[in-house]
Amino acid sequence: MNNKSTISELSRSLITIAWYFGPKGLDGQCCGDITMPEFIALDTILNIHNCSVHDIGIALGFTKSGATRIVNRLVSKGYVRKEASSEDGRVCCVAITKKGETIIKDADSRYREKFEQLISKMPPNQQGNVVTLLNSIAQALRK
Amino acid sequence: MNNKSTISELSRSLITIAWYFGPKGLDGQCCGDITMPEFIALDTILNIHNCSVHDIGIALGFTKSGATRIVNRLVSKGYVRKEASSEDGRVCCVAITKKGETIIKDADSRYREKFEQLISKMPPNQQGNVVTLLNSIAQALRK
DNA sequence: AATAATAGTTGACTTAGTCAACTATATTTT
DNA sequence: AAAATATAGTTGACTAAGTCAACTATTATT
Repeated sequence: MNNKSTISELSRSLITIAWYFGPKGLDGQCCGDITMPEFIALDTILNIHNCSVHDIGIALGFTKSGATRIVNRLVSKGYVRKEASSEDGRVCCVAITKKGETIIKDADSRYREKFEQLISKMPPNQQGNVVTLLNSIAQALRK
Repeated sequence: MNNKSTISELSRSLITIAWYFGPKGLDGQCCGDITMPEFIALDTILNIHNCSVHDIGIALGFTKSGATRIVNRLVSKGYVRKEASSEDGRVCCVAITKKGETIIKDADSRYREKFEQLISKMPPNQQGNVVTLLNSIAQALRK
């Protein structure tokens, strides 16, 4: 560490965490053959009833064409299917398939495993709060 | 929240945080005109004495050609310059410019500002530990 | 001196997003 | 009820940013 650095430890920590658990993290093996945005899309589908393509775009901060494309990728991988909404003819509902549920369970356990490894490297007196705190950070971010 | 979900709250929190502070986060405005990997590259340069293109590749988990390209982008934006190493003729040292130092200071303060906003949305009794804990998570990740 | 290893670059390619123009349906206004 | 507007989604053309493989140049090993 040299002191020419102009970045605060806080920013550096945030970036380290974001990078590690983010798209390029987990040795590129975060989620089997799905990318991180695809993972988030699947999560969105699980959490929104009759999730539309539009909803996915919002969750990811993508344009609507970007949303269309990510959904189409998930369809071609067999993780979701599209169905016309019965309530609104414009809307395309996206539903997860069995295969999609499997892959997401898989990704989840990989995340948890990586997290265990992380925890084990932290000072024992700090290990207790980590999960609670991460959850409450995430909750604050969603507000 | 519906209970069809198969993703644990922990994984979801990690993803939320990674996505928010990651490449697409901070409203796409995380770092002025630099991307997140570019930010990490700059940070790497600040922290490694006589930083090579190779070092940057390692820090980012990119191939060497990817490293070349990210450095070239930073050069063309005026944030770094390349200089031949005096010790090893194969090595290309990457040094930050004044303009590079400015942009990184800028990005840093944007991160801190966003973090302040985050903190203010968290329950007061949890606010105290956050910074310490994030730092120690990042530290564990770097091990 | 020959061989192997390392650092970096480049061309061809792929992936994953954007924008703008488009279709189809639903909602609002007059 | 008709016209105008808004919303949902798709598509073609494009761009950004990475990979791989082949290459050059230098250094280290045998």
